[in-house]
Amino acid sequence: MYIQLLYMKELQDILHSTSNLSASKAAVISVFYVNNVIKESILNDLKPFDLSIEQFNVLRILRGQKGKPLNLQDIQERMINKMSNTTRLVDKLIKKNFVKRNICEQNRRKVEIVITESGLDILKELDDKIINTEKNITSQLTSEELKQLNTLLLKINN
Amino acid sequence: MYIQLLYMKELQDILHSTSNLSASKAAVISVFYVNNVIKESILNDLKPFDLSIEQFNVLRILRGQKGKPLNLQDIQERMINKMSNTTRLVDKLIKKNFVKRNICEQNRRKVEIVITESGLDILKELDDKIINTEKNITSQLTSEELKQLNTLLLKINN
DNA sequence: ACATTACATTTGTATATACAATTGTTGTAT
DNA sequence: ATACAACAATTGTATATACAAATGTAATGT
Repeated sequence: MYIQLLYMKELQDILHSTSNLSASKAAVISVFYVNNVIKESILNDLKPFDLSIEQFNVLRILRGQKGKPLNLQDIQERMINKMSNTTRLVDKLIKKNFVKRNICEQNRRKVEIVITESGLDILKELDDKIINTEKNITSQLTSEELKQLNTLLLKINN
Repeated sequence: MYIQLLYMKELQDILHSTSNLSASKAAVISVFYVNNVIKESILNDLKPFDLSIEQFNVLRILRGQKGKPLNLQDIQERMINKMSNTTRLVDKLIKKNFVKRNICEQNRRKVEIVITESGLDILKELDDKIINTEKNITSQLTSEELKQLNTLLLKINN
């Protein structure tokens, strides 16, 4: 765990203070930390498969398409990070044979990306691990608290 | 805003489902998204000053020392990302004259880093902007909800 | 038909990050 | 005193990311 005791103390102080300013600062910092904790554990699951988190996300996005292809723009839009280089990310997935790439005949500017059998297989293998990790991460929360957290995070996104 | 409507719909579906598995998945994904939204806005504040978020954090850590120096290990421990290269990050801050670097006389293996006047000035300039951004990010939440959110995030970190 | 603009992806380049190996310094055991 | 291990920071290298410019394709106006 990379959270430092020193930092935790500061955060708790902020939390117990009455200031609203500090509360938003604490939330921002906490999100950074939690994000990091999550990233570390998921990356750990992905490491044996030589996948980055974004590559994993793109695979899941493509699986969600159930065979329908997506072009690079569509993929980019659905990615968590508005990353600038979907081309190179997809190139890496192609090299690993997890996705296929065709030029769209209707509009030759576009390329169509589809997940392969091998890509689906690797996702299947990963599913259980990831679900387990997600459960572990949130294991400190009751299901009621988890629901609360989701509601609050969703509000921030709107 | 980089959150896609499509994604938001999925998230809400998960949220309204009863499955606990889905709830932890939703939380994990939401944290990623919120983290990204926050990162974007703070990075936007920092851009005019040519600072990355970690560089900004290191400056704040050093300010918190109130003159007492920190060596690279101490800095690394307090950083949000357990980044591997504090040397190079600090080098950049030195180039910008925001921090100073001395070799520790008691233990010549260590280097002592202190924030400069110029570093303090830039932080002062940034303080208001960042506070404002933090308020904006959490503006959808009441102060009660904000407190809840902080409590929940803190639980995950423990 | 031709030029112009918009579109979709790719390529180039600079910077950031992750991880391993190296350098120089200190502490410790014999 | 010497050798060896532990420590703190730096350097090297490969990969990832951010942003800008370039390439190739399609749509539009005259």
